[in-house]
Amino acid sequence: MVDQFDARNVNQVVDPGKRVSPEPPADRPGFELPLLLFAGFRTLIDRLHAELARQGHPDVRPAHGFALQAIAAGGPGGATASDVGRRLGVSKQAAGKTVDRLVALAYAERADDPADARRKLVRLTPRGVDVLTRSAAIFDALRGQWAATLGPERLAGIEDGLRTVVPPETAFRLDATSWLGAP
Amino acid sequence: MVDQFDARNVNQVVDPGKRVSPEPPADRPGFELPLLLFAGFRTLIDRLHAELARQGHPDVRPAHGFALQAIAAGGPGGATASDVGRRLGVSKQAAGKTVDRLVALAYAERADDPADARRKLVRLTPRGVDVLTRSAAIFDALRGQWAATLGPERLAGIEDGLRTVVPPETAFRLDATSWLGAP
DNA sequence: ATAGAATCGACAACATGGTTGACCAGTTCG
DNA sequence: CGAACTGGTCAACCATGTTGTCGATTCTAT
Repeated sequence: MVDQFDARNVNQVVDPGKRVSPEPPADRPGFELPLLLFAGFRTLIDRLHAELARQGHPDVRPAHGFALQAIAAGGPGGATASDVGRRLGVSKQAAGKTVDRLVALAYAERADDPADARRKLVRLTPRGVDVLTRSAAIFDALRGQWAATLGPERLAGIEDGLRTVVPPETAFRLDATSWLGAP
Repeated sequence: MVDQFDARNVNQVVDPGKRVSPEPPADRPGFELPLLLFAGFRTLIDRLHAELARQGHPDVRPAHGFALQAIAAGGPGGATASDVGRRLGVSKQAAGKTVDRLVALAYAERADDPADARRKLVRLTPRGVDVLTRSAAIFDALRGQWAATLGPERLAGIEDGLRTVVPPETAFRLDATSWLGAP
């Protein structure tokens, strides 16, 4: 994540003499941008989960959603805990604990892999599929609300802008929890 | 956070018959929007902390940054742990622990309040001020990079768009960590 | 003035979700 | 076949949150 940062630009802006931005930072302080992005993200996620709770899924948490996606990404055969861990960018042990939790909540189930006795395949239960299906519908509805407020073009402009400025691998990495944590 | 969600829109979009969005959701799946917002946020935060580490602050974490802001928001006299907790939207106990951490890292210090023997004022150390100053400069530089890539107008459009779609109180709430956690 | 209510900080117990390290059981490969 | 890798699990630990309790202090209202 460090690789794309150009330290020269930092010095250029810290030193008011030579500035990279065509617009003075004082005009729009840079610290607002991450706050707005996070507020937007959190607004969507909070509303998603409020609505999921209303639709019969009061116990699913944002972290679970990411994990469910990672399990579903393993295909119909299921995924192993190690797979999930790799997909989420966490250790296999942490992934195992999260899967335990999802199994306890009846969103996933474990089965032995007939082809490899080491592996335990994790699959979504119908309830797990249901929460993902509902999530997709709710996200579509929320996006529809934003489109109604902003206009479809402005919203598409936000999405396109973010797509161009975010490293593509980063865009769909599912590790939402770990980045705040330890070194 | 639930209050602003209009459940009718959800049903309208779930039911393909009556749709609120002028654009079919299938065109732009709604689930990408939160992912893009989060990816943008994380990109900025990751680069900020990579650069802070390079500039002599390798131990500060995103959560600490929010707490430092909350302390600084208390004004020059300092803030109490309970203040910080309220500002961050967490319990006073949790805020106290975070303050402990910042004190251990030499970013903050505690002092008795001469006017109220119950209170312990938390103030930033010069090191704490330094990390906030550098953070502001780095955020300005990062915003400058985005402005250079997108063009200033498109970036301003993203910011303005998010501002209109995000509930204003939500925009600058500093509680970044708790929303993922427990019920 | 004083009794009762509210607030602050601290301690304890616990949940969650992350980390390492170690280890065993299987599988794969030279 | 044996070495090396891989998957899952156990154990210890850390960071952050949560409740609940409590003593000390301050505020408030009679």
